[in-house]
Amino acid sequence: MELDSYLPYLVNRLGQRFVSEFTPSLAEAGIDVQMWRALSVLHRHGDLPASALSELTSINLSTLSRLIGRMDAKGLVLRRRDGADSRTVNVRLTPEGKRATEELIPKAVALEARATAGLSRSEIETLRRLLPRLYASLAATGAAAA
Amino acid sequence: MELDSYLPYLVNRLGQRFVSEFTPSLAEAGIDVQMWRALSVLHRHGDLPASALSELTSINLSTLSRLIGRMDAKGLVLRRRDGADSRTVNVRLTPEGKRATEELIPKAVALEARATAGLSRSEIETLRRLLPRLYASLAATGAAAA
DNA sequence: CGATAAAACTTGCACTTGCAAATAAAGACG
DNA sequence: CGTCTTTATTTGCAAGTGCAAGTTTTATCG
Repeated sequence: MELDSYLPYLVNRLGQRFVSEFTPSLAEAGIDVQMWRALSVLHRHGDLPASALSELTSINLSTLSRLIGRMDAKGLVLRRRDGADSRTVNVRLTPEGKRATEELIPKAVALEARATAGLSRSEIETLRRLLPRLYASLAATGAAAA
Repeated sequence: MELDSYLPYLVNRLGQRFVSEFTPSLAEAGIDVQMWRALSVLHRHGDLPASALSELTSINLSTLSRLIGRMDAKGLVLRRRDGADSRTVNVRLTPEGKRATEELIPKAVALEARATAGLSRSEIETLRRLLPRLYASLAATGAAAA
């Protein structure tokens, strides 16, 4: 195995770098990476049950449960039991949470731009297209794909 | 920002997936993901100072310091002060650590194969080529690039 | 040389994390 | 309807994590 061309290594290393580069911007807004993940997914998808949010963010459900508690305490999200099925907890962005998210989006875009500065338009598109295919391939064949 | 085509999101999501898919194999060997990261880098690069290992694994140095302690206790690595500069701690794979790593490599390779099952040879090569360029681009322009 | 700064870890502390067990609210079934 | 399961989330607990501060060794400089 050539580590330097091993995709899981390359992917995780890059992901970690994205995180550490973005952390200062997040810190200014007083939020951490996990909160940002939840916020951006909620901003994209609207209200979501905790389980769906867990799925979309890849944050462990028990971890997420406590994260939602912290975000709720900070006024970023609202957590309430679903009317029809009260086992389900619905999570919704507060106006404050929406504002915080939208304030960060330009910085997030800038980060991506910085990372892709040396690539052509088509190379970038290739990445956008291929990465989800890897993800889907794992999800489809995974042990976790109960 | 379209989250579904936002590269930091796609990359981190995939990375997380790689981790969760590989965790069971690691568990069999009694090691965790962070240990695996350290082991695979040491296997590739040979003995390394803690700081270099931190850099190559993207594991925070203080976290790594304690991780090395745990790995040492498990007999996977040897930690000893450098002869020439005794501030430096050199980390080396023990035979046992090497064995454990090599036992896991086929499973790591299989994981990558599973992820790339639907891609052509050239698409895979494209990924191997592009991901390091993003990483380098961030490293070059980064705030962390002191 | 001796004081001062820099480098390379290590550790105290407060907080986060994930697993497994516990709760709580639907469903399924005889 | 009352039990037995399943689903959705929460919590106890035992680790793991990162920041800031501390320790030990090397460099730098006058």
